[in-house]
Amino acid sequence: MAEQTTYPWLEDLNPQQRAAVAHREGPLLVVAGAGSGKTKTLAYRVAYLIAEGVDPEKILLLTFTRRAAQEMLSRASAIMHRGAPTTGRVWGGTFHAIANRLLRRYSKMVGLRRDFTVLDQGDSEDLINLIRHDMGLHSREKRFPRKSTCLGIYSRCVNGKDDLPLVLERYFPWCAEWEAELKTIFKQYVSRKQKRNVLDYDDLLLYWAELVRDVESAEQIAGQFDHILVDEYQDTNRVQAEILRGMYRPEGGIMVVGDDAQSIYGFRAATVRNMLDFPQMFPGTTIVKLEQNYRSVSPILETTNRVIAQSSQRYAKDLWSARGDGEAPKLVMCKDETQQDEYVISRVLEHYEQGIPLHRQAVLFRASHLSASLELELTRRDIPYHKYGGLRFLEAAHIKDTISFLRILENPRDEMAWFRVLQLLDGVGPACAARVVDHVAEARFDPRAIGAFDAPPAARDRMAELSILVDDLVPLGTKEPAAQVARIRRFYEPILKKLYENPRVRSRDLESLEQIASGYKSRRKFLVDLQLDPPNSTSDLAGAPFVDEDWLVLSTIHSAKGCEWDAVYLIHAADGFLPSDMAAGSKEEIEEELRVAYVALTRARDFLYVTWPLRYYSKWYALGDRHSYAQPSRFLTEDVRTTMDEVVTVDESEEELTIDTVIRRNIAERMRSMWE
DNA sequence: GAGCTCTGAATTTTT
DNA sequence: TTCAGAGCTC
Repeated sequence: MAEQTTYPWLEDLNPQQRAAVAHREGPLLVVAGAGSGKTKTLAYRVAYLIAEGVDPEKILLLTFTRRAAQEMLSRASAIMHRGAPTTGRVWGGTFHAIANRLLRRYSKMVGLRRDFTVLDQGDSEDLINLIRHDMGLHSREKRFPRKSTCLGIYSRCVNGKDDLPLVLERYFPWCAEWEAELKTIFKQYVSRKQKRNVLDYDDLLLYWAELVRDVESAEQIAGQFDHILVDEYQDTNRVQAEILRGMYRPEGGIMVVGDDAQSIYGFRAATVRNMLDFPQMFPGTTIVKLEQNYRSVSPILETTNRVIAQSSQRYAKDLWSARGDGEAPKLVMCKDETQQDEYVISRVLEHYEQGIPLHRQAVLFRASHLSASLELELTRRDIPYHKYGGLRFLEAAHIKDTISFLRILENPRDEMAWFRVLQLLDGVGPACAARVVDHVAEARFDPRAIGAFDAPPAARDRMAELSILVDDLVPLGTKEPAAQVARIRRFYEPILKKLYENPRVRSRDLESLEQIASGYKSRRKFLVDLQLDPPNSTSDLAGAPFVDEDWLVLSTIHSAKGCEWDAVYLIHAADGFLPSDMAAGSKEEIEEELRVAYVALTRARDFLYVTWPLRYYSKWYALGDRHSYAQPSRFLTEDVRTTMDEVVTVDESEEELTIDTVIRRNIAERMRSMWE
């Protein structure tokens, strides 16, 4: 190979980063600790490859979110200055989004039609439910697993490449008795999707894997890329690893970056094994470790190092801070949730006064609903915030309804979309909807055929209106999705008013949807983006007119992955919430929860607050017993706490309290309260 | 067959 | 509190 060229901007990197960026021969595994400049390294790698003459179109950058890909590419542009526009041609995105692009292009090779539509999780569950219903499995003496559980089992099997019996035994033992029925359901689920020209999330990966399994087609597809770069490799699953193996050609390059200590997507069948097995899967692998932390001040790093040290798995990393002194993290015991809100908001405003804008501060929590009371309080005080994670815009019923109209037009074979739309009509239930779908199928899937459907009297008027709508929409073609949404809204608004309690809010959402659609020229692109890269903040939309305004970030820990803020507040750091009771079953689950906690804490640059309310309301079980007493998260061990400032927020009359004395006193109170 | 009402169960993280 | 499903009525 030619003499290694050097570029002035390589000087921005430390020696390990530089080794990764300018790596020449063979596969590369980068083990990157939290805050060690992982994004920077990937961005520089892209810049380096392009500077070395690699065609940007031959670079494939796989990231966890679209935002991450965009950020890396724009950084790469900035590094190269005049080369800026070229990074736009790099193939960047999530595994799922890239799968979608490749499958549209090579659909014939795997027996797909180009106009397939994508089922989101809710649609997939509904389809499973339909099949389950058809099989008469919904009402028996013994309860059959719920639709979401069924899909979970299915997904686990295909993503982890495991047999059904094994998956049942290991992850769903209480469903083991239904093995035969589940197998039948899954078989039908697969063939029904094929017949209806729809793919679920898992299919996007599976078909991609198939595409590169066959040597001939693999040549063609893999040949499209000279370099593959993968971010967050610790959160990929077996199918994704297989895709990479199929895409890899020894004459090209492959680089994956990950941190085994931050693997938190086990529930999606992601496995750290992918990182450990990488050198076996790709012989000749070079391993580079990034251990210098540029993010957190050393007291914070001291705390987070001790948290992750509890892991029984060996993380061969030794993170050290490049930033030096700062404030020790605070561990704050609050009397109750209200006081926790109070404390967090006061600190946020304090830091704001001192010059940290709101969007450089984030409140993190394990589960989406844990921010509910804080959100109320923020709203009451007129403090703007954006919330990431949890229920998405797209999952709201009225949005799904509207999208379903578009999906019918895009892919008239899309049974789930038809069902959804038809059942909105007065007088149309599941049976009638099924007949309409059959009728359309007989008309070779021309959606306009519903005009000739012989509807029952109760449904006749509404069906006629739907027919007019479809006749209006079909001529609009596949362009200008905004015009289509506008027309659909005219039809749907009255239904919305009748169906939902709060039509005004929902109606405004539809306005936002139309707004988003206006940014697209193609209906297909609009639909795909909504499903594969959905707007992930609830106020990405609502807040649109106030773009330059400052806002506080609220986020689930999972959605906070890869981000950093000057001040971080981890709330509800109590046992039962972190680790979540839902995930405290096995040792592996607890380990993953520990990593979740680690991810949360390592998001902080300068200030870290960990808060937990002592008293919390156990809302909807335990009649009579309105509140319970919490213990701090088990991950905040004595060893960890010695590195933190302990703060107790109590009434002023109570002095000199430590967490321990308060806990002891509360044990006594709990004992008494048993008899109250 | 559609649609309403009642009951009972469960409640995380996301592409 | 919310959601799914069973059962009842038109």
